[in-house]
Amino acid sequence: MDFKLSIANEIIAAAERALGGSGLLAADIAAALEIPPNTEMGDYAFPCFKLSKALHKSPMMISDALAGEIHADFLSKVESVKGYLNFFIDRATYAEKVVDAVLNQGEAYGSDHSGAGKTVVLDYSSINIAKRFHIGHLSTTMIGNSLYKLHKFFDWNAVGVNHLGDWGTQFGKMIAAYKRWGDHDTVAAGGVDEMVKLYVRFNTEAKDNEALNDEGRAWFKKIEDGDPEALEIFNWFKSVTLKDAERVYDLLNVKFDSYAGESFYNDKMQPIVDELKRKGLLIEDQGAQIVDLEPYGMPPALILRSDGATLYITRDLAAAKYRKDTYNFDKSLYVVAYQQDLHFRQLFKVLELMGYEWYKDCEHVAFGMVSFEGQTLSTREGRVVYLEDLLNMAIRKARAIIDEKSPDLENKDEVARQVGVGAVVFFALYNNRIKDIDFYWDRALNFDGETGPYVMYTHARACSVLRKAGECAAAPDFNALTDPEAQDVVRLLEQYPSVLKAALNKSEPSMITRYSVDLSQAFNKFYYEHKVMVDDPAERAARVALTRAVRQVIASALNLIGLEAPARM
RNA sequence: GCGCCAGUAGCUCAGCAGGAUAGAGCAACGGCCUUCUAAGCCGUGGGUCAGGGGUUCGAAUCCCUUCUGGCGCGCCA
Repeated sequence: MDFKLSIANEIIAAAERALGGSGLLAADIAAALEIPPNTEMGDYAFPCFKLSKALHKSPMMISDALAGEIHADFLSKVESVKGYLNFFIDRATYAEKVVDAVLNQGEAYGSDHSGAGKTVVLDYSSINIAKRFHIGHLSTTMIGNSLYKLHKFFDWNAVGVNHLGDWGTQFGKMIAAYKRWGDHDTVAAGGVDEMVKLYVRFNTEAKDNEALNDEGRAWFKKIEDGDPEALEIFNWFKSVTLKDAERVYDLLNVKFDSYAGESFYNDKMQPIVDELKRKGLLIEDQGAQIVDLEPYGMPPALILRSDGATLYITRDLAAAKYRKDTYNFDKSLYVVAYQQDLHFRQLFKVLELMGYEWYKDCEHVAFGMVSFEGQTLSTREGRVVYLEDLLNMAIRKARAIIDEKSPDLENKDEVARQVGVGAVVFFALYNNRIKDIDFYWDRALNFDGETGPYVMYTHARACSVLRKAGECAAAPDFNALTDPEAQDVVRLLEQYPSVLKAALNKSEPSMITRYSVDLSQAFNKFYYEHKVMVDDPAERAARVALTRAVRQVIASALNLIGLEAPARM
């Protein structure tokens, strides 16, 4: 039952009778309905100010007139207060309709098929070869992962792309360093750390040895030209890096459909350059080939360097076109830090100038910077936190708490992993994505208050109640859910679908994270105030049903932000 | 200099397609486990929503402006 629409219809009918019509459609009125600041003002409110002008009557008069005209079974009361029309839904009906909807729709509750037949491409995580995964990569990875799941939940066909940073002269330098000082077994055993060491040594020694840089450039040229030895080493570096990253992706439970990175577009850029030229967009400036964006208030887009080499935006143009040609997307999201805002505005503008109407379907999902204890991350100065270390630290902490509080738990290691990783991921998805994150160990590893472990704990608590309650034979008496605490829970359950829709439209997973906290708080209050397993079977059945609905929605919300929901912890 | 973004409690932040008395968590202090998981619940204190102007019946929310901070602005990605 859609309460908003039902109320809107009541308002329209009442307006016909009392005022000769409102001139508004039910959908408009439903959209104008609000949730009052507190429950003493009802469950829904209609501000009559909006009708005031059209009807040439004061808001108070309108709401008074309408209030007297509305009588519906599902409403227990309609009040006119200071120009607001306040609707009180019959509490037992409210609880029954909402809880039934949650339990009947099961896992699908909150979703719809609005994405059916549509495709979204998501570019996220996009790690660099020969670098270690650190906390700066957490936002893109988990925001992207969540949006991927969210789109799928709404029946979209989703394509997750890890746009690997696997191109550039640094890889020539790495090969040069490897040929000089490295050996296969050391790198194979040491992984990315060993590759980074080689790279650092190369840069140190190259400072007063220009010949070394030439050597690096030469090796990169070999990669470009498809030299077998160069390619073999390069691809091996790549697979070592991906194997390292795979451990982190496994912990986070993140997957991709494509790893087509920068090198993949190597042979796809010339056609783009030709096309730009053909369309008269490319002009020469200071020796470089650019697209002039001055009329749009932006600096020019550099397509080719003066030495003819391609650039970042050249590759992204090729990638955008490839993705359109390959997946025929309806939406293309780039989950990339806000520093690259200008780059994406330029990219989308050039696509528009090329005549691709689908530039409108491209969106930069920007997120804030990560700093570490007040300072920017710096590998060189040791101000860096590797994601794997952070996750393992969180898992160890979770394990210690389990040992203390639940010594009899069977799968301690599994739950420690779920809770520890969950705490970190939840922390990353807790605020609006545009907010900068200043990383402090104690905050990221906090398990109290508005945190992942708190929500997971609430879920486990609900599971525990349900285990003890067993099956309820009796039909639930929803009059048992008319108290304020249960009603708050019901109201939140009802809001879940609209929260998800907003999160989808705004590409904002934090809305789901916040919601999971709100629902947990409401349920914990309910849990404290009311015993679920009371003697009366019908009353008990109602509270069990509510608990079951809460458990299900928390699990659903956690899943959509990429967390698991252990049944015990 | 130009552009993008942000500024709400001591700290971290919700709320911002305008709506009724601006909400959480953390930190501090004080309560609640012989009842379903105390990783929990309850209570206390804490605010010029950066400043100013405007639009509106109504502004933390929209517009203008100033200030503060972050990021970006041709041959890196």
